[in-house]
Amino acid sequence: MTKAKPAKKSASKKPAAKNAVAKKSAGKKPTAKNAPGKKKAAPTATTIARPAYWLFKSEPDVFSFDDLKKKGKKGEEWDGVRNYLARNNMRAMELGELGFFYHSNLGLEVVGICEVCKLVHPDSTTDDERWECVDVRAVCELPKPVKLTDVKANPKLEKMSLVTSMRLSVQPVLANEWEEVCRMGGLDPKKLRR
DNA sequence: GCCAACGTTGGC
DNA sequence: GCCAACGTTGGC
Repeated sequence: MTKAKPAKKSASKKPAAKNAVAKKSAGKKPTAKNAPGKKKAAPTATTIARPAYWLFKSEPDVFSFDDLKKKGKKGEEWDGVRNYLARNNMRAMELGELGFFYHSNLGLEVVGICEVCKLVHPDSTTDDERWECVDVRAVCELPKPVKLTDVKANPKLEKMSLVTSMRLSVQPVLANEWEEVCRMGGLDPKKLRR
């Protein structure tokens, strides 16, 4: 199942030889708060507040939240991502972290909550070593889907990646944004944490 | 179907 | 290493 369209094309296009690029982008993650005197520097994910929240985009006619629900506990590989930022976000994910499931193109709304159920691993849809992905499984639907227009209309969400980086297919979500979107969707975020 | 935003590529 | 050309995403 390929969640992201760009997938196949870019994959076949590139000779596998350039994981140098991947390594580089991976290594440059620790930009922000890695002040000199700081104690432990985690190998990859660095200084993200935990738990972190995420947002996964999918075109519902390709792979919808219902499709994910049908995969059950085992979930599904979030393959097909061919963008370094999106991949780096997946590298930063930890087991059990939650994410929104957003329907792009057709729904234009956040429809559900999913959970990281397998840490980052090679994307099975390509042998290009640069591309990795996590597995996710459905947690629950939002009682009331949250439309993109509602997100954009909410001043509390003006910094949300969904608004500012529309084209990023796997995005980080801040805790306050997470709570706000849950609230808008009719979900009590406190009831989600297991 | 259009087009703005933006990531990637490739020439220099 | 810069930057213009190109290709793709994704809302409208």
